[in-house]
Amino acid sequence: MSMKLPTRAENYSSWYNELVKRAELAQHSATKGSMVIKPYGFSIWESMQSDLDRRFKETGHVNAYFPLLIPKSFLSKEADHVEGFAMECAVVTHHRLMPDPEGGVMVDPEAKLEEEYIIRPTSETIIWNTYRDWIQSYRDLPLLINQWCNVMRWELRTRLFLRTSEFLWQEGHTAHATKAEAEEETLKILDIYADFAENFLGIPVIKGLKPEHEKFPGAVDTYCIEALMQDGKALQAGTSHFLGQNFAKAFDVTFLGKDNRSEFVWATSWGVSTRLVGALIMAHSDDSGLILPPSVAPIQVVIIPLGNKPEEKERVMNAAAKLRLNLKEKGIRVKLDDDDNRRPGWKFAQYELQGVPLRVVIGPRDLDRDLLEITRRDTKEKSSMPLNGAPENIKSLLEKVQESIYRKAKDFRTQNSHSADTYEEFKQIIHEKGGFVYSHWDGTTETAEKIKEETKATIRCIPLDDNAEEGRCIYSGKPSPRRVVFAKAY
RNA sequence: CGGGGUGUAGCGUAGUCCGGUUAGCGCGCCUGCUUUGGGAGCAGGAGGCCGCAGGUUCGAAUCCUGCCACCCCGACCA
Repeated sequence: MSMKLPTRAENYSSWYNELVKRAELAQHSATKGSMVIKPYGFSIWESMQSDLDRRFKETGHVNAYFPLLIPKSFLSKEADHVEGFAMECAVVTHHRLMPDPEGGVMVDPEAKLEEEYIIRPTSETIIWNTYRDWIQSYRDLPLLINQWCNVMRWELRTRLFLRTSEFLWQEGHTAHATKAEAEEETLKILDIYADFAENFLGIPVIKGLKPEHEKFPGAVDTYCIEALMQDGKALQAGTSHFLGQNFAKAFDVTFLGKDNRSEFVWATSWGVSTRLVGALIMAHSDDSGLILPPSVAPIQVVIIPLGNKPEEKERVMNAAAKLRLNLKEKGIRVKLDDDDNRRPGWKFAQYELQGVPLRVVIGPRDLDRDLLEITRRDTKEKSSMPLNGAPENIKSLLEKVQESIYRKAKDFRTQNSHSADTYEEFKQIIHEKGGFVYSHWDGTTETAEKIKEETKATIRCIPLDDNAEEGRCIYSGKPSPRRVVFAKAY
């Protein structure tokens, strides 16, 4: 077996693909453009799910579930929404198969549906069609609902985790009595996403507003968090939309206010997907595999016992089992790998590939001196630690690792963020260095599209918490109120 | 949908130009022994409609025709 991954520098994209495969995260599936998420990859997603779910619930949201299939007519009710999604919808046209005279099965032509269903690319339409019945009075508001589910978008070109035709996500859909309240919700969720990305995933993000031409179809405002990958390309890691009254009007969702007047409901929707697993891989990993921040790592500490002679083995196993128990009591996710079929070297390499933050080795040699050997995945730094007090020390080392993975990603982003004041300079940075480029833009879609055509760079967002500084558009020379963030993107 | 490429064992591939022994190799898998502090060594073994269909030929992985699938680069996108 060729043990080495291709390096990031050689070929970023095959490095990424190999990593997904070797770390046992996912593989291509028999269904075009979809993927099989393997148990290890799924456990990373579950870890994200549970932290996000907690955050949603702490802010008053509840979970519900809406159908996979959406009557075709629902999609045509919001004009922008149709235009945005029509091209990538899978359509259900029949409800039955029959034996094929030539062998196998065929679609039964008799079973053609009167109205086709589409497989949800997102659930705004079916949810707002339902909300019409749920909302009568201001007392029914706000309605704060989230759904964990799969969606399907028939993409032309797919990549594992980053863009598969079927993907898992959460989509929140809220209804409010006032515009201000809905806008506040939109930003509240954006903050949750940003905090989650930075503190849980260790990925620094820029919070911002999408320009007009990059908005979600049907939204009034689309906010996003943008992350930078190690190859200098940007990745949209989450979105939160203020939908105004667009969907309420399309689905006729009104409520009676205290003043006994009927008004359309104000809405938001927001989501993050399994794409975050891809972001996690591309933000932190190195040439020997995944690097997972302890908070998200399904296994935070792996213990590998050494020693093959029977009398040594028992001694080592006792110490290892005791440590495992002590770590578990401290709430640490720990795995003791005592599999005799795999040799230690193989295990070391495999857990490195899978990004387990800390590896503890217990062998007769160290045990004689009441020591264990501990190795950090992020720095590969190896050290000896007294067995006595190890659980406390390991716990604080995990915190250190979490912090240092984030800091490293943040330093990388700082080093790969530039300002450009002329178009020449802009093109040069985009072409030669990549990364985020802060430049002035005249606010028009035409200019953004010209720049995209000529350089492949798009406006990732208009940052929220940046200092506004006036200037002139690098392309048109027209006045600009602030710099925006450009980058090549996934 | 445009441009390029590839289909040979679970995975990765040689062979295809120029048709000719029983289709070769690495990894993985199975059995046994020795090993075990950084992806073990030796010995033995299992596993192939050479993408599919047709054609040319004494003979096809190899040549011809048609089809299918997948990958990469664009356009579209969480």
